[in-house]
Amino acid sequence: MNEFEIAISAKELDLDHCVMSGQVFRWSRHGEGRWLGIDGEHWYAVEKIDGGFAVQSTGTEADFRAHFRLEETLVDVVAEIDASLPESAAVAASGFRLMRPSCPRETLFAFLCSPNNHLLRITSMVNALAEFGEPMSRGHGHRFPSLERIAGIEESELRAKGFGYRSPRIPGAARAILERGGESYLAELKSGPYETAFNELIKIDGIGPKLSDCICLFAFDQGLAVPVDTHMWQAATRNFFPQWHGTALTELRYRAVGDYLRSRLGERAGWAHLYLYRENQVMARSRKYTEPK
DNA sequence: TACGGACCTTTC
DNA sequence: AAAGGTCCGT
Repeated sequence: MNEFEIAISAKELDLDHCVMSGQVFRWSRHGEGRWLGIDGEHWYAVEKIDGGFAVQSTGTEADFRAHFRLEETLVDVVAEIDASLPESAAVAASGFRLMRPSCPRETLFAFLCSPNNHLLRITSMVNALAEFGEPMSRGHGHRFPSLERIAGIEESELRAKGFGYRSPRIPGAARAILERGGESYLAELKSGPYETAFNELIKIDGIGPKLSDCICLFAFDQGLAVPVDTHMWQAATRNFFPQWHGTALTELRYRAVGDYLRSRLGERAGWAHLYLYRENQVMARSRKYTEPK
């Protein structure tokens, strides 16, 4: 086990904000200023201290820094996106991070729990799935189960655990990935081009464009991926595509939003997703305040 | 192609 | 009712 301290201000790293933002689902807060998180092979026990965080972990400081992408911040990126957007300064300084989970399999199956669902239930479902894996040291949760293990889970067992109509998709996706080469297939997608990974993932039953882009962005670290969810769509139509305000998000429009941000930002397009997602939260809050029904 | 509806269940 | 969608019908 390693112990290290990260010297960083709250404006640069807001842990609550990061770990409850729906990018990763295996972190939880234990009282004021204490968190426990699992990512891939490692767990992290984190405590807020003066001027930063104290961390105990099976991983290294480099692992922690990579997970929270501490090498760049929203402040670096926001000017490129559009410094004139509403709330851009507040969003940039909010300590929000583009997370970088280390295990593609874990991320893929976490997002398979996410469609038409809310954060609290997604988290509880991901944790329930993780319980099929091997326990980690010190009783800190479980390593995410292998593809073989997931493939062997009965649909009825997941139904009983409350996974609903997502139940068949989970062992189904594991079998589909195993047929294509398993972990090495995922590793190939990660090291290959964005378009290939996107097009491969949407072949899997239960993975559409949005999940495919989430997996490309977070699990494969593909900055070209722009997941367009309901919040992103609201922000995009408000800021960039006013003619589509209030219309349904069709496949063509999904493509247009991503292409627009990719053409402006290249590999930073994925950051724009995070920024706009956050911007819509901030705007939604102020709309509630200024326009009560 | 684009639109509507169903889908499991929980949480607000 | 709505939730960080996807799939399957027209």
